[in-house]
Amino acid sequence: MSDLGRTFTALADPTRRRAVELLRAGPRRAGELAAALAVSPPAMSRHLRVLRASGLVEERPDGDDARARVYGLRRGPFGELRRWLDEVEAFWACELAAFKEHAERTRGRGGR
Amino acid sequence: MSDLGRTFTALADPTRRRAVELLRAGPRRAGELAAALAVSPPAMSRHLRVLRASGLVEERPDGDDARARVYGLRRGPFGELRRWLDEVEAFWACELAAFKEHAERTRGRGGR
DNA sequence: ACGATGATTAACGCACATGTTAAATATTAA
DNA sequence: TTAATATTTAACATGTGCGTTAATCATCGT
Repeated sequence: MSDLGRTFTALADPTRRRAVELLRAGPRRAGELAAALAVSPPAMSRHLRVLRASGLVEERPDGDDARARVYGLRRGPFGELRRWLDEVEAFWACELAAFKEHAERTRGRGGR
Repeated sequence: MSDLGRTFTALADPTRRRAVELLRAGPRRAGELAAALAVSPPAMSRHLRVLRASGLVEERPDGDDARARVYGLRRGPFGELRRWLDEVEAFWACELAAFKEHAERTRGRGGR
């Protein structure tokens, strides 16, 4: 699966989207996220695995406690998402051209 | 499901993403899309239903032939997607603030 | 009217994703 | 060492998504 595909898939799940929104306020531990999102720790663990695989979040050590790890947002995939969106939205920058293309394509079929 | 959820879900599928990319060049009929994407007409029909439900595309009449309908991109959902992305990416605009928040949160636990 | 064309719906199978509980792993603290 | 805490993995049930083929529906052309 492509990077972009992984990103969209990760963000298609509402729980994972809420996790991302929570992480905007700063890194959080897995347990904190599970509690905040009202899902069981195993479920949260799997969501975090998906988010990590997509690169949207990364695991970082947190303080001296070797148990303590936090998850934080990574910028890259969001940038890639934005670039894709920019490309698609460029469509409307040349809507007239697209219309003309369509008119040409349907020439002879009685296009409106 | 939320509008944003429908949008992400729709774009999580590679075939539907390719359909959107194709439609950047202008409206296309269902059969043309099916052929271009190498999927069966029924599969294409279902993908188009999902895309329509998300508002990413709309069905329009095409010419005088009452059979002929084309699918074209709609701007709205892409804009909503962009707004969500803007909000999330605002995270990096105040990264220092987020770091301070985290340091505060872990105060007394020996944060790095 | 009749056959051809384009598209959707129906029915089915398969794979994958999500959630749960219980067990395992790792690390800290007493 | 032993108990407690944080997280992940295992095992399982459930639901949903995607693809196919066959059938149905609508419309055009002869």
